[in-house]
Amino acid sequence: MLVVDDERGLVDALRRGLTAEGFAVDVAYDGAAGLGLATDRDYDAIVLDVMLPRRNGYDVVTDLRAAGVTTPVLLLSAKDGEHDVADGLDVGADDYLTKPFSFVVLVARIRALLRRPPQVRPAVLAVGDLVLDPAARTVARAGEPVELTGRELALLEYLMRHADRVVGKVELRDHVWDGPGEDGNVVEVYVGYLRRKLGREAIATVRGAGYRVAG
Amino acid sequence: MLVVDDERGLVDALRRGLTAEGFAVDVAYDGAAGLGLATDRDYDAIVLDVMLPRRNGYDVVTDLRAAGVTTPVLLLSAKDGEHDVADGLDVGADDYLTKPFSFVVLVARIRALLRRPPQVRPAVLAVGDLVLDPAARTVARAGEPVELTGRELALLEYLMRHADRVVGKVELRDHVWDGPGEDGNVVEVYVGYLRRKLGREAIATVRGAGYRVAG
DNA sequence: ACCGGGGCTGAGGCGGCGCTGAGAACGCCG
DNA sequence: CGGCGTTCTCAGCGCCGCCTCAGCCCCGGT
Repeated sequence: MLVVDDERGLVDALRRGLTAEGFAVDVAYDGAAGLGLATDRDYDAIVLDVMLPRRNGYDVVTDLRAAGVTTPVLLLSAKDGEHDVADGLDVGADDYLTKPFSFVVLVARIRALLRRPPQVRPAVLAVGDLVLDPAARTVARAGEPVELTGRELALLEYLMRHADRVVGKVELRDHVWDGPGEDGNVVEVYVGYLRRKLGREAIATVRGAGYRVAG
Repeated sequence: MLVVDDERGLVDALRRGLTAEGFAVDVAYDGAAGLGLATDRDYDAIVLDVMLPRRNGYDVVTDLRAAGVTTPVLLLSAKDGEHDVADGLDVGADDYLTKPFSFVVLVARIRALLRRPPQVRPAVLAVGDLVLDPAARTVARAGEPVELTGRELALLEYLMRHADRVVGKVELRDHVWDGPGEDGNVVEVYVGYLRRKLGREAIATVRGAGYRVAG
């Protein structure tokens, strides 16, 4: 794994500790060097400080995700304001730990990250010319921003998360609405709403089976 | 998603807040009920308190993982000892948040969990220059996409699953249509439809025996 | 070459799926 | 309390996909 931090003492302690835990550790002491290594080599996980010389941690994560690198990233920071944490996660980091932290907890969180299926998704969903940002709750079609209501957004997000697959109406009811509930044609109505705002071709109907958004 | 906690006030606040964020929320007030729901239904994520009546959070996660349920779990607890956190993560939870917590951070962490890919898609059927994707319900001939109706697709799928073999009409009636049913020439009609869309050579006739699609 | 039967195809009816417009319930804000 | 936006129900309807039927074609056997 890769550890990026500018406090030499901390880095040394982490390297020794993580090595003892059985990890192979590379280190970098600033953002640019860390970004270079992370892009170059294929790590299993990255521990990344936020306050860094030459590109801060947020920038590094943003650039990594933009470059298609999906390696799990654990951010490390002294800043524990709720928006610091939320911003860090929303740019594409997978976990956030505030200094000072317990080494035991760090290792447990790293193990949790490594358990996850290898491919981690980018922070923003993109399918065809549709772009949806779950954190900002915004949607754009072919670069043009589109205003959606909450339910419309939830429906579109689920469809995009399962793009290139037919999604049944019952499945949509279960995940986008509450429980297996009543009958009715809510799903069809909301697909109609989305089509009016996004264009008819955005969502394909598969008669007798459900709907599909394709790349 | 599913929220499991025994403090009614907190649960209500979470349900309202998460619903406003566009999630569909189920709730349970004790461990056994939560485990039941989580096993039964297919949630996108679970928020789970550790201190619960009737099975604590650790037990619930352990049982879920043992049952093969891989839904992401975020543990919630007032206990912030380093070993509490590490234990929670090590039994299979994906994240751990200590009370009191910021709602903004909770939502950001949930979104980070949801970035996990939903599940791996098994495979597509390929015979000759025909490609059929059962999940997407799409068919392509020589790279060109072809639109098929439900019955046409079911018929083609059965033929492709038994490629390089002669498949009798009665067998097709039994498997693609319901029961041994009536007489008539449905099969021949639908083979005709397929040939019109895929090209005459796609399906060969074996006079007196049935049909065959070959590699 | 003739004839029988299995296979193909065009036309058509029917049932129901899915789309739409209108409007009722609800919460939020001023 | 009244307006607005969002969510959801309901009923109507168009059209698509499913299947039947009848006639023709073509293959194969004698």
